[in-house]
Amino acid sequence: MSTDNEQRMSLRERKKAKTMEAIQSHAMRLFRERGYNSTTIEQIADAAEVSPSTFFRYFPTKEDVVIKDSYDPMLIAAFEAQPSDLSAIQAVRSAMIASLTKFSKLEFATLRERNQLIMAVPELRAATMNNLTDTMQLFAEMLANRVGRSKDDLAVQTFAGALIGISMSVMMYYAENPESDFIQTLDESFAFLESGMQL
Amino acid sequence: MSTDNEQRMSLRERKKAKTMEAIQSHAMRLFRERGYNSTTIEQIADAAEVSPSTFFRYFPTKEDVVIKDSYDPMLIAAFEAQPSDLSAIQAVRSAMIASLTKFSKLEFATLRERNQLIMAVPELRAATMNNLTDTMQLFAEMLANRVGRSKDDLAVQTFAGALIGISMSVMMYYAENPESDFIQTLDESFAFLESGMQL
Amino acid sequence: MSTDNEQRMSLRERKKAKTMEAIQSHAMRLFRERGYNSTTIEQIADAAEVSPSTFFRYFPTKEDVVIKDSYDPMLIAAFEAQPSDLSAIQAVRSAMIASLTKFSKLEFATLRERNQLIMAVPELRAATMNNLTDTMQLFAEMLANRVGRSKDDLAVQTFAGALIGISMSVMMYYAENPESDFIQTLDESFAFLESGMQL
Amino acid sequence: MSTDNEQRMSLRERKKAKTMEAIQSHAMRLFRERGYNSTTIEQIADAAEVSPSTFFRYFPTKEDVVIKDSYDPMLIAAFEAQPSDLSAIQAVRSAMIASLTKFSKLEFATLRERNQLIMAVPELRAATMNNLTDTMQLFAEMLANRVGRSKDDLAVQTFAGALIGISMSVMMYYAENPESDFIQTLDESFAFLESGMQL
DNA sequence: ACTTACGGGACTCCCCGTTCTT
DNA sequence: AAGAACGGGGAGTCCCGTAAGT
Repeated sequence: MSTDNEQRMSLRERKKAKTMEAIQSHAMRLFRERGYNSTTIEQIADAAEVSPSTFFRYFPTKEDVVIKDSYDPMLIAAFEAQPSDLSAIQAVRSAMIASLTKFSKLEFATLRERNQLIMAVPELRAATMNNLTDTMQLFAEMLANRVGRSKDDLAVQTFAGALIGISMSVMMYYAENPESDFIQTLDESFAFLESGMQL
Repeated sequence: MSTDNEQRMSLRERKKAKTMEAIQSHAMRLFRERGYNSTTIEQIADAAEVSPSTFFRYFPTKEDVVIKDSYDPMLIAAFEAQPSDLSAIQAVRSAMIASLTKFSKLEFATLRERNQLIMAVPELRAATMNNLTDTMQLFAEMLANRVGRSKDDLAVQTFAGALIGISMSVMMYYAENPESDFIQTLDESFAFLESGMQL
Repeated sequence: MSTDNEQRMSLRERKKAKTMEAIQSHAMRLFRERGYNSTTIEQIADAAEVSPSTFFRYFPTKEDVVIKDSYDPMLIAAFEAQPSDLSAIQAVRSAMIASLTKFSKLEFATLRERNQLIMAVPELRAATMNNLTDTMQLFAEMLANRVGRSKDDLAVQTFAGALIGISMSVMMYYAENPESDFIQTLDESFAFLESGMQL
Repeated sequence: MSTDNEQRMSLRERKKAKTMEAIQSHAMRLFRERGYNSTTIEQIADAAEVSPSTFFRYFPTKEDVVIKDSYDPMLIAAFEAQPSDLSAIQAVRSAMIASLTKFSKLEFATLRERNQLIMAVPELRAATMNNLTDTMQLFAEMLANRVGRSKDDLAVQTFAGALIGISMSVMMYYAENPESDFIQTLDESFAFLESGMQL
């Protein structure tokens, strides 16, 4: 997900992106070094050489420094690119794998660290879980579009809920087994759902 | 120090329960009247005629006034009472219905209002979603016991995740459609899962 | 630099006046709808379709949107037009009535609403009361001129103080009794002062 | 106004009084040394060896450190002690003089300094003027009681307004003429009111 | 044991000065 | 050159945990 579109940005925008990036990386470093709750916004701001107010202009809450991601839009694009002869589950499964495969090794390492931090800190976990409710609505819309039903249809909602629930479980599994292969685990989980979930 | 007799204990406990109940009901009233974020702990404490510190003795955080529930233990009991010839999904489904059916009309009304408040207030929703991760582990353990696998088994985890995800979706559905029948909706959702989730 | 022609100037000025008017009316609407303190400058700026900085160019502070008025110059003119055989009190009284009578029904309605808002919001009331100290100095100067004394003369200052105090009380009275006739109330108050204030 | 009732105060209360006094005196010193607006709450808190939160627990706003006074209750007491054969104006005048006479030289010096600071700093002046509207209502009540009218009676309100206005003018006069005798100035002003304010 | 005081961190908003853009 | 965006920083509110007093 390297952003090579840094050319056509006005000076201002480049500066902004740089500031955001500085805040985020310093924050993650400090969290790693001394823990999430023990790191204050003031310390992050100091490290990134901005004022606390500026921190809040970029991230409404402390949690957002960790949580904010741009995964959803990627996923949507991948899902909509799936051939229409796939079943709903197959399409989701394939879209997820496809969008995850795009990450570089380094990006994956960052992602793993972030995932562990999130699962370890209650506030972050809560915020992430909450985010997932939005993602769930997104899934519902995508699915509804694909199968030609309303997004408020109970079956569609249930389906979306199951997908999210499974994603949660995989994230937790990955946090506990950092050596495991995230993509493969995810793939297996969806295969299990597809096969009828017989325990 | 002294173990005293049981009557005195129960007197005390009854008093405690009453205080807790007072705090909770005043809090809910205030939340309804002026919103969750605009209600301060001090206001709740005042209304319930206790000191703020007492509030914190009963509820570690403001969120807990709303979130705290005792549903999990009931669910476990119901699940373990299910006949062993049912499939995993069937057992969960049947246990949920059974434990929900025990609620009175009035309890259901309270539950509905709580559910709506939770879904409307980001902080509460986040806290609830987070709680669900614990419930998820609980599910995993129950299921693992029943089918004789480890609770860290990916399939078990995936299964638990799906259950939780579906519960989330049903809670959201109920918040948006308060006139719907919660139990029936839940039942339908699980039936859908059981039937292989073909959209 | 260039003095240009007058039309262009007036075009600009008309635009400015329009912007100012837009900010002010949107602000008042928002204050009414959601309260003074809960309305942020950003919201006002958004509603009036200008940037926050533009807001500040027109009104140095948030309070000024409400406070700013152009009553003082009118009052001075009216006072100086009073025949010289009137006593000081009579001249003030007559000048106030005369300048107020110029307002239209609609202007009066606006004025009433503004007055109520000011009295209801501590910050606004404070700012207004503070403004009155300037008006007080103005009164003192006008009076000093008329009676041929220094404006720092204690009697002159005391006189001006009493006038301002009475104005304050009438404003408060009007806020509490919005159905009353402002001009008449003011007139009565001054009549009371003139007659020696015997309670 | 020496508070010799420091005996029957629990340890806690004495501590509180001491903290409050410390904050206030350090604040006034800093204001004197570097100006009101250039002194931050953090600096005051540091100097008084408390946390900023503690500052706000004692004084809701920065202004209050300067503004807060206990003059009103004294005045009421003095007013109610006035013989009933005095006219309203006479009673007020006499009560004011009486309560001011109780101040020691040193207390007067402090008062003078405070008065100058207030008049010099717009925010403080505004806050004080605003406070006066409350005092005005208090006056109205006292007067209403004494003459057996309603406190919402226009004449009563007007009277109270005039008194407040005159107080304002005397405060301003005193700020500009610090060498003048405050009590005597006040007395003269009221005498002028009593005599019909003929300029 | 129960309350009150305190500390300190998150967060919001205001307002201003400077920098960048058009 | 005018106007918008951006950043700094202080005031103020609330939460919630700890310590001190009763």
